[in-house]
Amino acid sequence: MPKRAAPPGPASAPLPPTPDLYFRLFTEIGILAQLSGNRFERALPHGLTVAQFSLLHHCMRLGDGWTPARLAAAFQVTRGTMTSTLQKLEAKGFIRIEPDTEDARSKRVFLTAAGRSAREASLGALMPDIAPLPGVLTPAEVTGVLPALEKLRAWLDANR
Amino acid sequence: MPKRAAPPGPASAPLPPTPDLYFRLFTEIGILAQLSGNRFERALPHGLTVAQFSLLHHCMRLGDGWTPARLAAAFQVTRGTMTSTLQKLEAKGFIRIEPDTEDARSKRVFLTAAGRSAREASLGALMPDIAPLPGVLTPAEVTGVLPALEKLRAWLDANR
DNA sequence: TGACTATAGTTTGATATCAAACTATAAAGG
DNA sequence: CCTTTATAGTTTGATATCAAACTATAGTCA
Repeated sequence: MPKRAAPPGPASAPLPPTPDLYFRLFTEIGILAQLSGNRFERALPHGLTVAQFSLLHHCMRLGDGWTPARLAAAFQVTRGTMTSTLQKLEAKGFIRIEPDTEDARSKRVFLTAAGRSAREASLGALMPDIAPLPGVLTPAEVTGVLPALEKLRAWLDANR
Repeated sequence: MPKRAAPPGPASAPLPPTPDLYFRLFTEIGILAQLSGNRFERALPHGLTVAQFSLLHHCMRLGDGWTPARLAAAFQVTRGTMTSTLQKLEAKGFIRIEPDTEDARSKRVFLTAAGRSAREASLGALMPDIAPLPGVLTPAEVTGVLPALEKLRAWLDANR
């Protein structure tokens, strides 16, 4: 019985193919999140984190005036985390937080002029990182991949 | 000119389609990493983190005896982070770290018997989370998506 | 052999995130 | 109404990660 190079595990169930496939998917996703987040954070101005930039970007694309709770749901973070992110952005003068006149429990988040230009500046700063990407992964490949990721995300969100 | 629902930005450059496509990709990846990591960490036994489990899993699949530096490169984390992960695993008795006889700067990481069974237990604990996934994203869809993600990861890794 | 230079690993300080406990307001039901 | 339950937001304590500074050993080349 030739041995060697076989992983040590005696009863190391070879692991049915499918689970391992999904492990690989999540491993890849985890590493990508780390690498990309890191890279973007190095490029972003004003010491913005990816979470902070994403919030500014979101408010520009979809309009502001959202409640913190709704923002937390949109970004899939806890409310505590959103509280912290909003506090940082408010301290930098990029958002304004007002009480909700209709529901005293709630608040409303608005971009300031400084916040809008910080987003513009961020987009510019990220361009050098984004520009080479179509040469790595074509837009067609991205659109080919996105629906699957979105489907998975939606399910993970709905079933947690 | 019917307006409305247009985001406030006056000079809000509509943003060429491609950058936004890549932003969406990374946003999706970031949220997926957060959601899945969180979910797995709740299921894992022995207070294992995803990083710790991944290391055990890696040593089983690809064999142990790797140096910390090579492990850090494989998982794309800093050496400091790997030092911390290894210390946690060693404290739990799941790995053993020996000096490298050939290079006094290096160490070698080996699984212990407890480490092997912790991995087995982890796989079992993760099954309930993995099992429903083929119903959400078929294995074919996963294999369809993986190469693109791997390509992107490899590029981000090589160009950082 | 001796002086750079590169690599392995650790430590330190900062920060983003989470879970859980807490306060305050709203909504629903008897 | 009053009580109960649900929701909005904050705070606290823990932890995983990063960047940067540091120590120690290897390799190179003059």
